[in-house]
Amino acid sequence: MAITRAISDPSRVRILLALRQGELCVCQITGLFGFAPSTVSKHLSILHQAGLIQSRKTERWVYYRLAGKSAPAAAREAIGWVHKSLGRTGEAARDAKNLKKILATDPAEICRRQRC
Amino acid sequence: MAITRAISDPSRVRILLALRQGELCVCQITGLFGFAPSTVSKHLSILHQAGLIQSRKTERWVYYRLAGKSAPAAAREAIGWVHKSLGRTGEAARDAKNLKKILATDPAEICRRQRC
DNA sequence: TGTATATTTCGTCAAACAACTAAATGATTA
DNA sequence: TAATCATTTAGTTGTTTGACGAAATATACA
Repeated sequence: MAITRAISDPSRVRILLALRQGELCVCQITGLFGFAPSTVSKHLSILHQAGLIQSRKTERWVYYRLAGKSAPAAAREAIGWVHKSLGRTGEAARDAKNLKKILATDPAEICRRQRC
Repeated sequence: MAITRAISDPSRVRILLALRQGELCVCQITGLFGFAPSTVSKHLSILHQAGLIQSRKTERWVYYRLAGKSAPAAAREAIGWVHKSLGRTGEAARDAKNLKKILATDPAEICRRQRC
């Protein structure tokens, strides 16, 4: 049930879709959505608790990525369903486009820009 | 997103699991859960709007069943995930056990008993 | 036709939730 | 050591949600 609750929020689904491109740090997701860092952090915490994403801390940044082979089948299959069934919307395409711009920028500059 | 919202509530998941046994009328589900009929009706409405269940009206009763072949793939796959990933809990087993008793009783008597 | 009966709709209330700001934490750099 | 930076935690606020009871709808029966 932690999984169903986690994917019931549109912003968290957007995060799961964005992470298809690879791992992202908190400030990159913040830059993508325009939410406050604390809001993004909370969403990531819920996704993490549901076993849908994993994290890696390096230098100043925490990177989040989709749960891999080590994750329970229920989580992996939920991720697959989200990508397949919710990944073709206009919003997803728009996010992917904006994400490209963000990925072309150094994370440090993104953080400086949003003063996070 | 209607699907993710629909399966984010534990009671609605319980309904989807109960419907594995076959179609059920509103008063049978009401008897299984102990909720007010209006509460069950609302849950069924949300599941129906998400395309996860279908309904059939006959005589005085409305029977609900899991969405079949005609339903969109996203809905059918969500149902499959729910059954596979959430159908093995103790609560699901308890519900299935209680449901057997309810199925052994005439729907009319169930309704009379709960004055619905 | 009138009266049950089964379900749905409406209105209300308390609990849960997502967003924010501000403060705390933890790690790096001067 | 002090300062800065990225993230998290705490606390607040407005909105959504799930529960109920009462009224409305629709169907069957007397």
